[in-house]
This record gives sequence, structure tokens and C-alpha cells, in this order.
Amino acid sequence: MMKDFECTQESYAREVLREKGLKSTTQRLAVVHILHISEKSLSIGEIHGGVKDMLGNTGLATIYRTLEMFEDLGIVKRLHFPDGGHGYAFSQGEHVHHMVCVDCRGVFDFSECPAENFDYASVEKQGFRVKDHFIQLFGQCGKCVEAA
Amino acid sequence: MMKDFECTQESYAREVLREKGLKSTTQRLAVVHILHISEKSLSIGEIHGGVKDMLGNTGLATIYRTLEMFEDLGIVKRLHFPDGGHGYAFSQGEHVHHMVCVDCRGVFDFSECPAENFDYASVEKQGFRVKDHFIQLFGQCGKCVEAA
DNA sequence: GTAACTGCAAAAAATTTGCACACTG
DNA sequence: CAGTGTGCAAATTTTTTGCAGTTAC
Repeated sequence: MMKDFECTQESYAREVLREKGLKSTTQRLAVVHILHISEKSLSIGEIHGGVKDMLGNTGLATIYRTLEMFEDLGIVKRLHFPDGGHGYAFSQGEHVHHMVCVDCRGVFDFSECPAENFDYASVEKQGFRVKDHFIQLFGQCGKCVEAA
Repeated sequence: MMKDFECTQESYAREVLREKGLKSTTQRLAVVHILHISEKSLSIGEIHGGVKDMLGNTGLATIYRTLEMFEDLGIVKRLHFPDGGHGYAFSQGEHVHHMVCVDCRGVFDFSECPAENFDYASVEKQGFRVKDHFIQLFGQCGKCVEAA
């Protein structure tokens, strides 16, 4: 039984999965759904909890396997927090970076990439060939600024 | 017995520790030394191994405690790899970002910050107050490009 | 149908903690 | 010497794995 949670994010995920010959299982779509309705990045445990609320028993291992796969597929992005923890956020493949609120772990996208106009020539002079970059802004979101 | 490994990095660490009223123990200085002489970022296990080679028995817990503290003090930086792992590199407090070779995990600094000229106005319009950022470039270093 | 997935429970890896002893300042 | 820091071993947490049974396509 494969539920359909209807929404852009979910059809996007279905699409990516189909293209790769992977199955759109209930569990996988539920993970997308949980991340999609969340304003903030979620830990593995939170995702697991959310999926269990939706589907009943679900193995934690499935969540791990799903997230790893989604990260490879560009469906989710893993975020790192200053305290060493990490979380996941839905990320529709496009080149998007994230601002993370260090108080509530809320996630906000920004599409202008600070590295876009960066002159890689200086670093490539050392022979280094840049292939990708990871950028994440930290700060406080509007709500948390007010609450402080 | 507190050994002295003489070098800029080590005296820098001593200095930071003294300022905070923390002790410059042999183990802490050894961690600095190991990271300093390494061309690449090191995992906790590698650092532990290196320190044990220098000093004999050393508890893994000490390494964890030291690295956490060093990260707070800005003496080391934790780096994240695409495969989900992470490592540590010496980082002398200044605003420096790192390029990481995905093959050998080598670390190269670059001081020009791509975010320097970034217009935060656009994101701050949403009420977000940017406090810090994490930037890391991925790619291949000269050696690994040749080896490929 | 059948290959890809899942749940479960167990195993392995990573990190933290408590406490008696040791070392720095 | 006083209090910070360490080693050790145990506890906890996090992540991975194997496999019999399901499910999407």
C-alpha cells in the first residue's frame, strides 16, 4: 500500500526516485512529508518519530537508509550545528544554501550563493580543483530575536 | 611533566589556554602538535593514535574533551565530509576557510572569504540576523588529480 | 512475479560519564 | 597545595548490518 501525500515536494521526490529506478515507498514519501511540513531541520530521531506517527511502526534503520539515499539524490541536505549535532532539511535539488537559526533550528533558504562570484583562480593556483562547496549561515531568526 | 613542542602553533595554543585560565597539559599540546604536522584533517581516532605514539597511554576521552574545548576556543575547526564523516584541522583563530580534498582528506586554507562581499540584506529582510557562517570547499588537491 | 524495501533485533561504532589519581600553575 | 585535568572502564547513544517477510512496479 503506497500512500500519496500530494504536493510538489512529494511528486518531485517520486520523480527523482523513478528516474533512478528506485521505489516510492510509503516510508520514503512519509520522510519527505515530515521534512516538508517542518519549518525547521529535524534530527533523525524527530524524523523517525514523525514517520511513526504517520505510519505506525517503522524501523529506525529505514530512516537512516532513506536519509542517506535522499542525501545522495539531492532530496535532502544534511545541516551541521555549532554544538556538533546535525539535522536534515528538504532541499529540492537546486543550488540553495541554508540559514539555520541556532536557537530554534529553523531553516531558511537563500538562493544567492556567496560563492558564485568567488574567484577560485587563487585557490586553483595551488593545483586544487574545486568541485563543490558547502555553505551554511548561522544566526537567529526573527522570532527568536524577538523572544530574546 | 609538561613537554614543550616549540612552534608558533603550540605557543599560540598555550597563549589561548593561559588567557582562559586553562592548563597547557602535555596531552593538549600533543593534540596541537599532531594536527599541526599533519597535512590533512584527522579523525578522532587518528588524533588519538598520534597522541598515543607521542606520549604512550592516553585516554580517548581526553581527546574528545580536548577537541571540544579547542573547537570552542577556535584552535581547531571541525570539518564535514560528503560521506558523513568528520575530521579536525588546526585553525589559528583567524577567519579562514578550508578546502578539503575528497580523496586524501588533505586540508588547504584560503583566507579570501566568499561571504565577505555577500549581501546579507536580502536574507536579513526576512528578519534573520546572521551571526556566523560555515564554508567549506570540496574538490581534489593537485596530487590526487595527478594520481587519478 | 521479482527485485527492491522494510522491520526487527543484534552488532558495531562513536561519544559521554564518574571517579580515583596526577600534574600544572 | 588546590583545583584542573587525566586515564580507565563502564554506560549511553548513534549508526550499521543481516535476514525473513513485504511491497511497489
